Amino acid sequence: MDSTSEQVATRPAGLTQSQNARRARMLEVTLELAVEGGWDAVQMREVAQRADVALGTLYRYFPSKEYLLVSVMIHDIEGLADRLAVRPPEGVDPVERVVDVLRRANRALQRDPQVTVAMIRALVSGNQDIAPAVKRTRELMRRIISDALGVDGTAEGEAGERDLLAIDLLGDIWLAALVSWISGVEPDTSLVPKLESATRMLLA
Amino acid sequence: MDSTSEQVATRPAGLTQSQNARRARMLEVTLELAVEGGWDAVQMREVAQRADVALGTLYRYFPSKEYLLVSVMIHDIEGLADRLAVRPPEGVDPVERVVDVLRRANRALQRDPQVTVAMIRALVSGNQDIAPAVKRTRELMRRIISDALGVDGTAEGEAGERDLLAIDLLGDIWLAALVSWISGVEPDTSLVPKLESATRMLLA
DNA sequence: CGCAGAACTGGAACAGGTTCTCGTAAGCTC
DNA sequence: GAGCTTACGAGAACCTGTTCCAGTTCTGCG
Repeated sequence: MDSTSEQVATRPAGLTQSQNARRARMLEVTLELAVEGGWDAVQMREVAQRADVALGTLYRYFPSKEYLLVSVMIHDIEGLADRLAVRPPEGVDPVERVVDVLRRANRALQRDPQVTVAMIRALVSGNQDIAPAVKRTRELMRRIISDALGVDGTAEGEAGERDLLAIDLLGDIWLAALVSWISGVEPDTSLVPKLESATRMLLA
Repeated sequence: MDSTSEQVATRPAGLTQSQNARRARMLEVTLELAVEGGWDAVQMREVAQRADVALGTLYRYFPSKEYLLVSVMIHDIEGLADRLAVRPPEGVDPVERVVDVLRRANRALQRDPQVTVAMIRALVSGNQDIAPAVKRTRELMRRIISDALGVDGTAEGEAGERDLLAIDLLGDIWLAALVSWISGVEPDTSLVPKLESATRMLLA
């Protein structure tokens, strides 16, 4: 076996594989801890210990607790987006499809409230160094909505412009509703209904 | 009695009065520190020291750093609401008035970016024990908008219902835009334009 | 007065995120 | 293989929000 060619073929990363494994382990453990006890239970020392890495290594991969949690969130939402792509939202009416997809997304988010709270908290922490990750998250939220609406490449002109704004605003409302929820200002039950009426109003 | 005026400026005034003074001092110093260096500069020990109170006392009045900053925010927004009430927004068109008021509110918020960032950060921190304060803030934001719209006691029926939802959503969008801003996802310049188009879309 | 209890002070102590140091192992280049 | 560079491990150290404690002052009341 010419192992050299394999390594070169893949990448100059003889350890990239073990690094990927390390990274995956850290994310996995983070989720695990978040499931067990939410934001407070995700403690950097504990994450490092359970993932079998040194604290310094954890910080090399994820420069802050917020970054770590947002990374988990991105991984999560990507999975969600994939599932939604596989089984596209039901309904002939675009508005109904959006409502449906938001309902499903929120059901997924609320399956494990503590985890979602921790992730949202990290997302809106205002931590500057996670700006790219935050941007990515917002994009994913937008894409989930726009896919459901069905605003693909079809030239739309003026109407497309308006739809884009509506999608953007829906993403904002979604985020604000999540923030209200994690702040204890509104119960989780008010989230979906609000998003539904918002969708109808914006896309009418 | 002359009492040769002690160097201690604090006078043995009445109870509630001295407590009010203490509280005001703490809030004042908090704002001062936030102006100087934003979130990071607002350090509990420093606040206590500058306000001439013990750390424990600071915590008796404000059970957390977030609570402290949100308290400053409420004080701030109340002032803003008062100023807006004195000089009502211009324009005959309700939509124009809302746009105008949002513009002015944001100008006030962005006069001292560091302070606003610190306050918003506290607002969306997800800290459970500030839920009432957060609720208050959201209410104030809503009221600012609805006052500008002019949806007072006049019976409106169906239309009123719709307006209330629109106001609520505008508040959400406002908050989400602020969050995007403090996260470094969007520049401060995109805030007002977005709110303007959102207003027009929701109140059209 | 005189006292019980609440409020305040000064400061130590605790907790968890973040940084730093140092020694070691693993690659990469020559 | 020898040396240089980078990654990693182990753990101490640091910083700041938060709690706790012993002692003191203030306030209202009998």
